[in-house]
Parts: sequence; C-alpha cells; structure tokens
Amino acid sequence: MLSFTEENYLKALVQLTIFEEGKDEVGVNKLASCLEVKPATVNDMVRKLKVKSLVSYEKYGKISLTPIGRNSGMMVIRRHRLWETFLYEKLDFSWDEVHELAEELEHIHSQKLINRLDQFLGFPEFDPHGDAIPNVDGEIVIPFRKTLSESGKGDIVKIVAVKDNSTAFLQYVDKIGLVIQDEIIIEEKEEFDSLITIKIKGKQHVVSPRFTDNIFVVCAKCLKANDCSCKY
Amino acid sequence: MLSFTEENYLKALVQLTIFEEGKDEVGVNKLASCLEVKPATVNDMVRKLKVKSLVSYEKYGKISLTPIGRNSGMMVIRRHRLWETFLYEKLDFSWDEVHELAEELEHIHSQKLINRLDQFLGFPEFDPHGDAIPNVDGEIVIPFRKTLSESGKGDIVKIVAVKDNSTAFLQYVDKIGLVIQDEIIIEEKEEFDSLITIKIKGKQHVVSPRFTDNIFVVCAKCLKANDCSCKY
DNA sequence: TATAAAAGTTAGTCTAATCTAACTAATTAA
DNA sequence: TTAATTAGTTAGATTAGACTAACTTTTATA
Repeated sequence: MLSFTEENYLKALVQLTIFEEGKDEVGVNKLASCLEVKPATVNDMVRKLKVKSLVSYEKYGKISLTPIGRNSGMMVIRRHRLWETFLYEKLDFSWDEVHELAEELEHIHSQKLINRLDQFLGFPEFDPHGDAIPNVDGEIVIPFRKTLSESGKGDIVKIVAVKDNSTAFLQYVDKIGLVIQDEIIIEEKEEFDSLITIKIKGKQHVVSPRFTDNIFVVCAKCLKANDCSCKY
Repeated sequence: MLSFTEENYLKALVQLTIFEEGKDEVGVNKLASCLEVKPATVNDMVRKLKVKSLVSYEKYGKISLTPIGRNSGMMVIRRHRLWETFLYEKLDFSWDEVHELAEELEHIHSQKLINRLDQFLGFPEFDPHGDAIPNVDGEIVIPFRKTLSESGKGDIVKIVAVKDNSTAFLQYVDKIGLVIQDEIIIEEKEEFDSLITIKIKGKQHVVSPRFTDNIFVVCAKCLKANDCSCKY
C-alpha cells in the first residue's frame, strides 16, 4: 500500500512526463518545485520509489516511471478526476472549488469504491475542467489540443479544457463568461507584449499569456488541434 | 487543523464516554486498547490534546473531553455516518462494507462538503447500522434502547441498531436474515450458558451473547427500551 | 492493612518525511 | 577550455506517532 506522499510523487511524475508531450523523464529539481519540497527531499524519496520498482533512476540521472509506477500514478489521477466530477455534478460545487477537495479524496484507496463511483456518475469521459478521466486499467486518451497562445489571428477555436486548476484562474475564466465548448475568435495578436484580443459570445476581451497559456483549444470547424487548414 | 491521528483519538473518546451511558471519562488503558496502540502512546498523545484544550487530564487521572474536543470528535462521527449512508444508499455497498471505507472518508475535512453531502442524502437521521447521525452543530439524540441480552423471556422487541460494525458480525446478522426494524420474539433464555432462543420472521434461532450483546432493541409495542410494562 | 495486580508513566529508540548547509557533478557560456 | 552557473547529493537535524522496557502509582483483595 502506497502512502499519501508516495502517491503524490507518482501523480506529479505522470503530470510531468506522460501529460507533458514529448517527455518521458524529469529532473530532481523540476519534481521538487512541482511538489513544493526541496530537491534533497525528492532525492531521498526517489531512492525509496526505486526500491519499490515504481521509478527508474540512477544517481545524477533523470527520473522516469516504470509501468507499475505509471499505473499507480494514473489511478491517483483517475480518482482525483472522478471525485471532481462527483462534487461538480452531484453536490453542486463550482469548478473552482473541486480541485482542492479532490486533492484529499484522491487518496481513498478502494478500487471498488472508485469503480462504483464511476458507474454512479455514468462513466464520464471528462472532468469539470475538460480533462480526460483514465479508465479502470489506467489508460487515457490524450486528446489533440493546443493552447490558445498557439492559435493564430483569425482562427475560430473551441475551448476543450483548462490547464491551470487554481481557484484564481478558474474564477477569472468564469468572470469573462467562458465555458467549456464555447467558441473563441482570435481577433488580434500583439507580438510586442503577447496580448491577444478575443471574442466570446459576441463580446471582446483583451487577455494576457497568463490566460492564453492555460486554455486548451481545438479548431471549431474540424475539431483538430494541428494540421487544420480550415479557412473562414 | 487536526491530524488524522488526533481525530481518531477524539472519535474514540466520544465513543467511550458520551456513547457509553453514564460515563464521562475514560482511562489510558481503555483508550489504548480501543485504538489498538500501547498505553505509553496514549499517554503522549493525551498530553498533546490537553495542550490544544481538547481534553481534560491530570497525571494518573482519567481523560475527558472538553466542549471543543467533544464537538471535534462528534464531527468525525458525523462525517463517518454520512459517508456510510452515501455508500449504502447511492453506491449500493452492503452494510458490512461501509464501515471500513468510512474510516478513511471521515478524515476529509471540508465542512461545506459534508453539509452538501447531508443535503444530497436528504438529511438522514440514521446510518445503515441504525446509529443516529450528529447534526451540523455536533448534537445527537441518543435514543432509548437496550441490548437484546437485557431483554427478558417472552419480550417482543424491534431491532433498532447494531453495536458492532465489523464485517464478520454484520455478515452473521445478514445470514440469519435480520434487518433493522425487524421484530424479534425472545422464546427462551438459558441462564446456564446465556444462550437465547429467538424467533425472527417465524424462524427460530439459538444465539450467543456475542450476538445478543451487539443488537440494540426497543419494545415492539411501545417503542421504549425501559419501563415497558406491555403484556403480550 | 499489607501486598499483589492493574493502571499509568518515563526514558530511550525507530521510521517516514521533511528540512538546512555544505558539498560534488554536469552543463553552459565567455 | 576554463570558469561560472545550475543541478544533484550527502550528512545531520527535526517532528509526529509509534514502540519497548523499566519504573511508579493506584486499586483491589486476601
């Protein structure tokens, strides 16, 4: 049985490798700052996880997940996202409140509980933030998508997910009236300071990279993120 | 914020004092065996809880809860019983499975979460084992009831709750087909070995104190536990 | 009421997860 | 290609919660 702490390390590793495209390993410092602990602490813990065959690691090298470690980490994320969905759908929490509560709930271990919850919710595919929920085997479909920052002037896109789950960010998204599946028109891109002018439900907003880096979109017409040659 | 461990101490104290009629304090050894730790460990922890004004305690004396300690302990029990009800009512767990899962879930702190859950469940008064659920202020109505062992020959009683929440006990209760609110007729009481012959739904069973000590009943006619002068 | 048994305490040890401070290795840039 | 910077490691300390073993106080009983 994994401890609360070990599970958090594995979850962070999944986020920093599998969910970060084109990466399958990460350094001690990066993991430390993600978990808000010191590198020395990570160094100790990674050695423990290696003994348990959950990570691959050599002194002065990078950290990567073994298949077992990957599956364990994925299960934490499955539990997190299912609880978020429960809180949002059944207990009427807002999408900016669910993350923090799910950070605690994700450590309840029972497989049976989480599978019953999954069934109770009707086997949802996405959590309230638009993220895919790993299935019972820890498999996940990582959908094609890009950030709003990567979109070009004139593009018409659809928001599919948010990257940042913090209360502050989500409340800002609420404030400008944006909801998952909404259409966004990129009206202006200012190269100098990276400010972008977008139109949502007919209303213009000027937004900064702090915002656009954390919004995931696909082309509104073809629903692809790349290789979209749609003309409007 | 109380730790997982501190909460378990307070919960155990509520169970050993408030729920144990006529008691308002308990010794170090009793608490230790309830928590399955050594007396030395309890001694240390009780001193910590005293510093936090959660218990009253003097060296070589008995332990009792302060009003704050009582309320904190009661909140753990409220969370435990509401989660049990959720698992039983919404996720179709059997009554012998819910206790163990609730032991983990009871430590999720959010007041808002637990109050929303309460509302979602329709403000239940009793958990699946027949125990009353403390309200939002930590108040609880401890109903009049006695154990089946205390009933006399010829009594016709109604089961209102079980004392032991262990899987083994509850599966035995299921096996003999007994359900909360069922009527039980005490047909025979053998003083020699304390075996009791009961009739449930027309079927006779011979049961031991291991069973009768853990079944809470009231008089089936007047619904009182004591001072019942009903004649059949 | 003396003494044996039960209950409670103390001191010292252990483990998990964290830290700081000082060190070493690897990478980057002048 | 050497010096500076960044990344990673090691040793030693700390805290919470548990333990054992030896000791002391309280209670119960002969």
